[in-house]
Amino acid sequence: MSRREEAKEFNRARIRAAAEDIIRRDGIAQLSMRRLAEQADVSLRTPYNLFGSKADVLIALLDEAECQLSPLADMYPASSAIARLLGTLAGIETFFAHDEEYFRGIYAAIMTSDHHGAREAGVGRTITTAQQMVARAAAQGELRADTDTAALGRYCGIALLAVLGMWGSGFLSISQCIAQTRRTWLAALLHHASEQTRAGLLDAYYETCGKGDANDR
Amino acid sequence: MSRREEAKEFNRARIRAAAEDIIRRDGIAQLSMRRLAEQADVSLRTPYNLFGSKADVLIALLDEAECQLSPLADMYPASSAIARLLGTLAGIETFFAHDEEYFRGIYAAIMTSDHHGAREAGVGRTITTAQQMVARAAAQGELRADTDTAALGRYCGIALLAVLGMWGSGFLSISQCIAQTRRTWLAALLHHASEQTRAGLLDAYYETCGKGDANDR
DNA sequence: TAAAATATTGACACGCATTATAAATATATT
DNA sequence: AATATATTTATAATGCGTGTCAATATTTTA
Repeated sequence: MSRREEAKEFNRARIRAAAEDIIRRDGIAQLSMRRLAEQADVSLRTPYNLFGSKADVLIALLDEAECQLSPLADMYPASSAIARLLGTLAGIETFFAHDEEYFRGIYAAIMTSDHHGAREAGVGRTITTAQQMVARAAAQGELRADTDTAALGRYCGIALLAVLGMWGSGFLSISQCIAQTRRTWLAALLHHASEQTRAGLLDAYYETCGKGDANDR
Repeated sequence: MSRREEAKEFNRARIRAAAEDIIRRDGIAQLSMRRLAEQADVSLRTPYNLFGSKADVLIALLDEAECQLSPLADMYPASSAIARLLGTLAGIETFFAHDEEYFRGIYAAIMTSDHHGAREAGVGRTITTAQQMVARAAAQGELRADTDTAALGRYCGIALLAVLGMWGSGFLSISQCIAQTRRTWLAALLHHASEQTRAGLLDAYYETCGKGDANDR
């Protein structure tokens, strides 16, 4: 990395740190570009040079955190592809829950910005991941062979993203949000489960929404 | 209505009309309070006096339209409570689809505003409606008697609202959005269906996501 | 009809994200 | 060491939603 790039990365880090500090100290509403520049000790223009926009700064903050999120998916024993799917969901909850207000603020700010590009990238990534996981489940015989894994994965990804939006708006806590998604995923997966996985999924479904709430045993 | 109230209502109508005109002509991004005031031929302050905020103007636009939405739910034959649930969904699609970009802009703008009160009211109303419809289905024996209708209705309402958010963000068309919701509703309802409704629901489910995509017959 | 209550207006200000411009400064290349 | 290039800086400007407040117009009340 050239000295020029080093200096840029140093400034980027300072700006990220200042942004995080402001959000943690006074809340996302207090994060303005002027204050950010002042606290990071750079000019107003610099964050625009180095990130692009306010939303891009926040996206960088989220990306930084997601480096810590990825290993979390592996935290749960991937005894099966479907267990891995559900484990990822649990990992998301664990990760966001330990710092819920901080992440909610960032997520909401990104979502309410008119910065379409970055959002679409995140949506695409989530859907692709979901599709891959569903495809693996089918490949391992946990779902019936004729399952349209692309459609089912897309359905699951969208369900997660949609409900995360309600988390960002403050209507659901992250745990409510994950419970809702889990229920949606399980209900859908159950319709495609192969014989040997069906019973286990039913148990998981009961666990999510209560025995009295599901009775198709 | 006193003459004073008449004048206010007249101005309100002019402002609504101007807002609609700007949105239709140049898109929601061009709707600023300054331009709105100019086009409605009132002062910049007047929309604030008469509505409260920009978001309130948009909410008024949506409310105005929703008067036409309500009868749509009755458009579909309510042969059963569940048919009525699904019919309402179809009604929402029909209504928004005939003017998709116009409504999408308004919806997105309201959702991305920090006007929490009105949004919460809308969310509450949707969830309550869903709960009532699910309760009616249970009362008529279409769902098993031990179904937790409050939880299931809430689940369905949130699923709809969450996906509508993705419509507002531009990630889904209204028809994709309704298809996703329909699938979620059907998958959940199927787990609570009584014997005599189960077969019909399965058919509806197939219709939504394709035969190859659901195979638990 | 005079007085009081109320609504609208106008000109202003604030803080916001973002962009433009040009000067100053650091780095890279020759 | 001199030149060329990239980046940051300072400053100002644009347009945005919203707020203040006094002045003015209109309606209601006495």
